[in-house]
Amino acid sequence: MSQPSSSAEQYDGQSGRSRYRPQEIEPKWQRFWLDHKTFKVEVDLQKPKYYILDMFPYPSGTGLHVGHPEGYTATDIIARYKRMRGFNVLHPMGWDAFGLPAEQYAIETGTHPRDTTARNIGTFRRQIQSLGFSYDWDREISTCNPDYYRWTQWIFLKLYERGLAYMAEVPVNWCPVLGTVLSNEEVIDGKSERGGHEVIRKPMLQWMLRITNYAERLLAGLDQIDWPDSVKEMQRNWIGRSEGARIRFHLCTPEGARFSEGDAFFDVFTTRPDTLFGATYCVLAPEHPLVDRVTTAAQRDAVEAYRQEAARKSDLARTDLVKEKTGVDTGGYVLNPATGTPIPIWVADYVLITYGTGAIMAVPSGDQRDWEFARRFDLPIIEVVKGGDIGKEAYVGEGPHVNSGFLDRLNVADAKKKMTAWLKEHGHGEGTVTYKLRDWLFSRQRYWGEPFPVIHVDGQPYPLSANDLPLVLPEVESFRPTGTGEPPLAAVREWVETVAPGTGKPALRETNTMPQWAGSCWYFLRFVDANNAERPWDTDKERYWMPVDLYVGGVEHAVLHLLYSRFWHHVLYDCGLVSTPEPFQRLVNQGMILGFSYRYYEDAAGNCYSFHQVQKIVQDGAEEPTYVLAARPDVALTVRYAPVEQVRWKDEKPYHPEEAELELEPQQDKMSKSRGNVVNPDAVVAEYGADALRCYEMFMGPLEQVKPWNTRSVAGVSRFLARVWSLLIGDTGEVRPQVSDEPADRQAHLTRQYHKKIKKVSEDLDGMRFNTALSALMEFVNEAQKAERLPRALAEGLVLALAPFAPHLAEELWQRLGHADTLAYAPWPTYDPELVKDETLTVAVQVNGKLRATIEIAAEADQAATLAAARGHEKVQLHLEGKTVRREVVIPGKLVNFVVT
RNA sequence: GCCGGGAUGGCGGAAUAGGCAGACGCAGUGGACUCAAAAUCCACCGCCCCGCAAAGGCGUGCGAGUUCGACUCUCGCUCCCGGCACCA
Repeated sequence: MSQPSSSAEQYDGQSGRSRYRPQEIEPKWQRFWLDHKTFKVEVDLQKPKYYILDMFPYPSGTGLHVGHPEGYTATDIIARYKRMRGFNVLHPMGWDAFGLPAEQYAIETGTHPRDTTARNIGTFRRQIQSLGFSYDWDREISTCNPDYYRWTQWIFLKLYERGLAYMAEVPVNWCPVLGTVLSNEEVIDGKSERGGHEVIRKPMLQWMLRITNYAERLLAGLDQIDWPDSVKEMQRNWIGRSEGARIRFHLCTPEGARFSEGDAFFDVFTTRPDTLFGATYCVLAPEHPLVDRVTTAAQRDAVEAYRQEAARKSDLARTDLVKEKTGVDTGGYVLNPATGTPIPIWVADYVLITYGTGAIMAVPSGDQRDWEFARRFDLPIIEVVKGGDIGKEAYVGEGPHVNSGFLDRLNVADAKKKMTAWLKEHGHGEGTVTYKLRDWLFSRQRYWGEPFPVIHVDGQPYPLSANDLPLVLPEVESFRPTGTGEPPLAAVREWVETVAPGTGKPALRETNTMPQWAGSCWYFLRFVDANNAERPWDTDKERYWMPVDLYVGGVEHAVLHLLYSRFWHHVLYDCGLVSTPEPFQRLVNQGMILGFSYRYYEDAAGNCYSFHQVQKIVQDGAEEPTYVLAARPDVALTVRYAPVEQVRWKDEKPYHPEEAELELEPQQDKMSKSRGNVVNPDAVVAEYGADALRCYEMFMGPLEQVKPWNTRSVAGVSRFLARVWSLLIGDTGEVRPQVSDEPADRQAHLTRQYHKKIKKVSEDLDGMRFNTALSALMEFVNEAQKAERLPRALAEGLVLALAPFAPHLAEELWQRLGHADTLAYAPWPTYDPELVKDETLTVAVQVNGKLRATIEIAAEADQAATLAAARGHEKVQLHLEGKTVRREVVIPGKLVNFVVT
């Protein structure tokens, strides 16, 4: 590998001085890395592998913001570090390219989503490459490419074969304005996540994936992986396992005579079967199929009215935060299997049709919701566990059972066991487990997604053969949904109408497409063998590279993407197609980068006010506060933002760009266009360079932490890089004479510092503590600047240690130091443990726990010598004078404490 | 309401097997270089008391506790951020 020349381009003709010029060296090295495919990898059984992955970006039209490079820089640093440590590093990048925004843009402008997406990918790629990330670009993939989605369809067929994909008529979130069905995740407060349009519920025949079959394994798998506890906890909550019992209740007359029909019953799920003796009524969800059956003629109108109201309420989602329970008596009765007495059946919307069986047994003494409901409607409350005051609230704690027949005097755990056994024995029910997790609605009424490899013959779905893949998206006249709920693909008759292979019967193609999650559920597998035209991936390559050793991305994917892709991976594992059940061994979430925004307020007439004049009003239950003029609370105000680059500064305070006296209120907010606080990485690169941006993003604070962007601090990091440059390179562009070829003096202060800092940087990189690693490098550079000579070995070690953080600068310096090869695979600098130890130690001397002096002692000084030195210090003597020493605490090499009275 | 995370100078943050709080950087102040400015370099930079300094006192959200010693451990609060919200 030969390198481009480092010539006079660095030489500043005007001042005659060579300076650190990132704008010149960065494109040079980026070109070099691409031209030489420096980061291309293949399977190498001689080397340990390391698979390091960034979460798949969606290439939006707005390009990168400074949040993207945070995670990408972290992974790039680890990738470069691991290469220097001798690992074979797989570090790929690609595009989650299907998705609604390109389709929305197509509807508005007629531009094909393919073209929009290609353009956006171009922008993303250019921006990412301008930051010097060490991706293997030969593995770049895009989910909207038929060579890729062919295999997404292939995996769908695997799911179908295993009975994990099925069609069901389900009420879906239908958004008339977008003309599409949205997933629950895309609906926020009853409005579409994108655009804020109204969403209503509408039944539709949909593809579903049976993720619930894997609930138990998805839960168990969490124990095997190294993820943040908070993310594991979120997944556990999302899966929502609860253990209890299914209990059968038989319909009966008000007098308790059991109906004879075989289907005159419903099941409830309860986690507290031990409280069955306290069940004084049952509640059905409004949507429960048995509601009509149990409702008496007298109650029919009331029940029907309530059901309609409840249906409307769910359309408005949960904006109605009324805490008070509502419900209606159906007039029907069931037998309590434990007591044999009839209890009434009610309908109430606090029971959810989507959880458990959609019906509950209500135990007002043991469940606060049931208690509130019973109080409201004057239903009986019977104590079954002693210990609380059921006149005031439900008691959920531990205690002996009472009023419970054969359970009396038992504790909760034993009573649960005994009741569960009793239920089974008498045919009233059995122990069971329920999950909150629902099956995954996998259809979208959109154009820009993977077509399902399915045809319908006589109303029955049939999968295509794997040989017929990819089933390519046809061209359409219009991207607009048909408006009836039928997807755009339904309009392409010549594509939709086909014949069944074999029988030749007329058939219709499936016109739904897959959701965006589909492509991102397995992309990490395609990366191991991205260009394989025969198979989705080669199993030997999969076995070598998988699992992903380090996966970095935003916490917003904590549940959905990470749960869905784990689900697919478990299925592929069961198919024998992958070698590990879990795809991502270690997960790290980077914290969001906030931007400073500058607020002021405006009234309806267009008058502007500073935050000093404004009062904030937070109403109970309201999500957003409202603002009024402090002097005139009847004047409602709207929040406005001054764009960050237009803010004027006066005496350290921000002011409005036009209104001279209008002081702005600085706030840290999530970056967004509307707040005018978005920082574009292109601008930062243009001014300070990619290395400075990378280093700043790492220097801001711990990776996982939320932190505010401060452009002024970028300049500080940029100065550090310039100091490294001028430490090694003189005015002429040549290596400074101070960088001497004589071997480093082992005893020299600078040598010892060097070994300490290399140790610190190595350990911090292992622990992904990038901010403190950079601090250590800065400290070394500060020391080296003071020294008269810098031995070459130390200079080279510094360059290598800096390389993962500021690779362009490091490559340039490495070249000028006389190396012909890239430093990407140079061995990571080592340290000598002997030189890391201090010769003398600074020991703190305390009297009664207060610091009074510090003393320098030899590293090998024993306890007695330390104590003597401490006593000898004049300040210490001053504080010991006239006192009795009760105790002497000596922590070797650290501290001495005299306890005196 | 529940679950998870957090609170340290003017700002971002350092410091955990309990042992010198404020590393490193930003901002600020003073100085050097310069005709001047920028850049660069040097010094100072938690708060209070104080003419200055020394000496002293106070300081890691609040209140207790354990300990010779607590940013760090225990208990009880407050506030902030993220997630889920009638999950039987």
